[in-house]
Amino acid sequence: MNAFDLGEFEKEAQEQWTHAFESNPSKLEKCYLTVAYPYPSGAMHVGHGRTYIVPDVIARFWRMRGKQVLYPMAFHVTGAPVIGISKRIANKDPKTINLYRDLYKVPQNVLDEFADPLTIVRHFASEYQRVMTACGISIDWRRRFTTVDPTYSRFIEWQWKHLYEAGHVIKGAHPVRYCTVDDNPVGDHDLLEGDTAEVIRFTLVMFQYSDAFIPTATLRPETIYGVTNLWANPNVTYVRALVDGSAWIISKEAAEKLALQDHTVEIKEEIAGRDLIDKMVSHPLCGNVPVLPADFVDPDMATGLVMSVPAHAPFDYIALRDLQNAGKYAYIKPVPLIRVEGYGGIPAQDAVERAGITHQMDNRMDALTQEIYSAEFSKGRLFEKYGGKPVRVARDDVAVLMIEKYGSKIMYEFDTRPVVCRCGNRVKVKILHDQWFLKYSDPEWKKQVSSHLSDMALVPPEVRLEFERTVDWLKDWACTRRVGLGTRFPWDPTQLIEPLSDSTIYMAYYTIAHKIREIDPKLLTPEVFDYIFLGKESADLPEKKKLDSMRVEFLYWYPYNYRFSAKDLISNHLTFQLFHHVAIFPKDKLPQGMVVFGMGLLNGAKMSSSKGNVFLLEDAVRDFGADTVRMFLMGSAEPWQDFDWRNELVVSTKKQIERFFNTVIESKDAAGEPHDIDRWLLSRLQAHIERTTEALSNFQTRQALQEAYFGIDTDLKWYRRRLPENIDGSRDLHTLCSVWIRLLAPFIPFTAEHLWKKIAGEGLVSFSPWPVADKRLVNTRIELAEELLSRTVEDIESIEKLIQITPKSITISVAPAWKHEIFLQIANAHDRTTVIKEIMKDDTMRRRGREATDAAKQCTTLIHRLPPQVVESLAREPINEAQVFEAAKKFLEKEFGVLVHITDAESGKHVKAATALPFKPAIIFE
RNA sequence: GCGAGGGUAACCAAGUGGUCAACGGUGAUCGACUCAAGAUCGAUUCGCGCAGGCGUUCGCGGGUUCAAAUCCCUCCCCUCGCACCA
Repeated sequence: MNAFDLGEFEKEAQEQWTHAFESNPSKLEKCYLTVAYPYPSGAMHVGHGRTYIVPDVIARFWRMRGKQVLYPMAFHVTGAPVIGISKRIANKDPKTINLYRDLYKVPQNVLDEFADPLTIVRHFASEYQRVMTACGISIDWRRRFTTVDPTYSRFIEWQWKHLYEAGHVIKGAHPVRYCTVDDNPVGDHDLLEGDTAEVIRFTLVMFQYSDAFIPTATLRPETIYGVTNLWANPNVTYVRALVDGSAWIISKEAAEKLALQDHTVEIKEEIAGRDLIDKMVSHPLCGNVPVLPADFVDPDMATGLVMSVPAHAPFDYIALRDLQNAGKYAYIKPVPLIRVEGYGGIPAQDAVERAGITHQMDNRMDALTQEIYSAEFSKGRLFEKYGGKPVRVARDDVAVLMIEKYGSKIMYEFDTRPVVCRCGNRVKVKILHDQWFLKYSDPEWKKQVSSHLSDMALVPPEVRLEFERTVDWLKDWACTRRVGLGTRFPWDPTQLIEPLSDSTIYMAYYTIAHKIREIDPKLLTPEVFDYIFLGKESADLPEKKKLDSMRVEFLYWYPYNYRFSAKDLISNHLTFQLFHHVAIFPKDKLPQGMVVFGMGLLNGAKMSSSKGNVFLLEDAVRDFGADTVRMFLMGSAEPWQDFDWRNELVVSTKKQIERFFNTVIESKDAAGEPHDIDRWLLSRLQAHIERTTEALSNFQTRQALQEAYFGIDTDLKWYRRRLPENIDGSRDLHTLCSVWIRLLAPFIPFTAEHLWKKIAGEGLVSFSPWPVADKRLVNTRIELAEELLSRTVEDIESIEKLIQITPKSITISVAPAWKHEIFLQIANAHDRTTVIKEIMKDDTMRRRGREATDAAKQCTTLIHRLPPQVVESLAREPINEAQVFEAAKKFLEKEFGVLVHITDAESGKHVKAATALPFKPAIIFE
C-alpha cells in the first residue's frame, strides 16, 4: 500500500504504541520532561495541542538519542471554576449551555450529569486523554492521577506539614474584595466591573459633632492642620449608628461596609444630609470647622463624608471657591501647611489657576489632584509650626498619633468604583480572619529561590529577567479557600488548600503515582513520604518493599529536567513551584530548567474559549490528520513565540508531508551507482543532521523543521536537476531516506512510523537511533564546486532574462591565475584596507597597473558578498574552476539548450572576459 | 501606572555590524503537464535597467561607524503579567 492516507497511518501506529511510552528506571541516562497539567473544564483546542506537542517532540527526540524519557500527565481538578460551571448548567444559563452543548459537543445525557462538578472534570479528563493519544503524544498514562485522589491529598498534607514547620505558612487577617450575596471573596474573573480597582487603606479622622463622631476618610492625615470645613451631601440620607459602642454619623453604605471590617454596627436613626449643613464640628488638631454642602460627595465612597483642605486639594479649593462666588462663606480662607518646590503659597490654587480650570467637572481635575499629591509627597515639607517634617514622614506620624490619641480607625475602600460582582451586587471590602498565607514575602525564602534560579536553564533566555522580577515582587499568597474542590487545610479543616498552592511539587508525585495507588491512603502518613522523597528512615513504615521501589523511582527521575508552560504562568505557578521546591527538597533535587511558551492566535485573533474563538483539537486532527497538526504547530513559530492557526497554511503543511511521503516511496528502492552529485547530497545531509540536532537540543522546533524538511527538500530539487540524463537516483538516496524519516519522526511520527516499516522492515522509528552526522561524508570540495556552478547558473539566467535574446552559444571565461592570487591575498589579509598596497608592491602586479588595482577592488567587494564559509574554503584550497565547468558542460548545455564553451579569460578576445573574477567567471553570450 | 517582550516587504516570519534587496513559507501572477479542473513542477512577486548592475527600503525621527534592519538616544504603536484565579 503506497497511498498517502494519514488516517490509516494513525491507526497503524496507535496499535503499536499502546504501552510503548511507559517508562521505568533503567541503566540509561534519564530525561524527565513535564508540562503544566490541564484543568479539564472544557474541550481541548489547538492552543492546548501545541502545549503538549512541544514537549512530546522533545521527548521523542531524546528518546531516539538513547535517553530514558519520562513524559507524564495528570489532571488538575481542584478549585472553584467547575463549581460555577455546574451551577450555571443546572440553572440552564444559555451561554454556558451553548458553549458546552454546541461548541464542546457534549452529548445531552452527559450534560445532564454536569450538575455534579466532579462529573465535568472527569468527562473532560478522559476526553483530554483520548485526544492527546490521537495526537500521538507519548505519555506514560500509568502515572495519570487527579488532584482530588485521596493519595494525592495525603501527599499535599505531607508537603504542607513541612512548609508549616519551616515557617512558610502563617495565619493573618486580610482585606479582600467580598460579595455579600455570594458570601465569598471575589476574584478578578468574577468581576463584572471594576477589575482595575485596588483596595486602599484610609485613615478615618474623627470629628466631634455634639455627642457623636463624624469620621472622614483620608489618605493624607497630615493635612488635618489645614482643614477648613467638612463636606456633606445635602441630598444623601446619613445614619447615626453605634459603631463599637460609640455614636458615628456616616452614610448608610458606610455602615454596611464597616460591619465587614471588624466593627459592630448598629443603626439607630436616619439623618438627612441637609440637617448637617452649617453645623460645627471639631478636631483637636484643627479646632472648630463648619460642615458645608457639596453634591460631589459620594455616599458610596468610604464614610460618605470628607474633610476639606482647600490649600492642598484642588477639588476642595474649587468647591469652596464656587460657594464663595455665590456669596457664601466668604470668611473661610484656605490654610496652607506644606511648602513644596515649584508651587506658590497655596499649591492647589496655584495648580488650578495655572491649568486654567474654572469648573469642578473639568476632566483634568483627577490628574491635577494626582500631580499635587505626588509633588507634596516626594518633595513637600510641613511648616515649622506643624513639626517641619517631610510629608512622607509626617503622613505616617500623624496617622499613628491619630490612632493612638484621637480615636482614628482604619477603613479599607476601593480607589475606583463601582466594583460589581458577576451576580450584579456591589463588591465591598471585607477583612477576612483565619486566612492563611504562604509567606512568599520572606526575604530569606526569596533569596534561596533567586540563588537557585540563577543555576537554572531558562528557555528562551529573555524570560530570566521576568522571573527575577517576579521573585522580588511576590507578596504573601492567601493559600486557603472556603469553596471549591481540594485538600482540606490541616490546621483548619473548614478550609481548603488553594488550587495554585496544591500544584507546586506534584512533578515529584508523578515518579511514584502508578505505585502509590496500591497502598491504602490511610497508611500514607507523613513518615511514608519522608522516606520516599527525603530518605528519612522511621520505625514501622508500612509496605516497606513498595516504598523502596518508589524511592528508587524518585531517585532515578528527580529532579525534572524541564518544565514547560505558557508564559502567563511566570508570575504565579512557575515561580511558586520554585519556592516550594527549595522549601522541601535538597539541592540535588531542585528543578533544572523551564521552557516558556507563547500564546495561540486563531486567524490573527486571540484564542478564547469564552468568546468561542477556538478550533477544537479533535476537529483539527480529523480534518487534517494528527501529523499535519503537529507539523504545523511546530513549524509555524518557535515554542516561545505566539503562533497563528490559519487553515490555508495547515492545508499546505499537509501537502508538504505528502511530498515527503511520495519522495521517500519513490526513492527508497533506488539502486543506481552514485555520482559526484550523490556525494554532494550526502555531504549536505550531514550538515542538516547536525543543525537539526542542535536546533532540537535548544527546543527550536521551527528551526529544526526548516533544516530537516525544507533544507533537505531544497537539496533534492538541485539534485534532481543535476542528475545526468537517463540516470535514476543512486542507492545513496536510500541512505538519505533512512535519515530523513528519522529526522522528521519527532514531528510527524505517524507518517514516519509507516515509512520506517517500509524501509527498515521492523522495529519502531520512535525507538530507532537518531542520525549522527558522519564527518567522512562531508566533502567541501564538491560542495564548493556545486556552489560555484549554481551561482553561475543563476547569473546566466538573470542575464538571459534581461537581454531577452536567445544566444547561439555561451562562453564561460574563468579568471586568470593572477586574479586568484589577488583574491587569496585579500581573503587571507588581516587588514583588508591596506592589503591593496601590499599587493601592488609586487613587480608583476605593478606592471599590470590599473588592471590589477581594479581587480583588487572588485575582489574585495566580492569577498564581502560571498558567504564567509565559502571564502574560507577558497582561501584554504582554491578550486580548479575550468575543471568544474568542464565536468558540468553537459548539464549546462541541457539547462540552456545551447553550446557551452569554457575558456581562460586571458586567452579570450571578448571584452567581457576581462570582468572574470575568482568564483565569478565572465559570461559571454554570442 | 508598574514590570517583561516586541514592531522586517501583500501576509506569516528568519535575520543582531560587512554573507542583506534581506532565508523559508503562504497568497498572487505567468508558464509546463492536462480534453478540462485539481494535484504536481518551474518562473516572477520594492523601483529602474536589452549584461550579471544601480537606486530606495526593515514603526517615526536623530546619532555612532569606512559600513546599520542589526549599536545608542527621543517619540509612536502592539502583546503579556500585575495575584487570592486556572
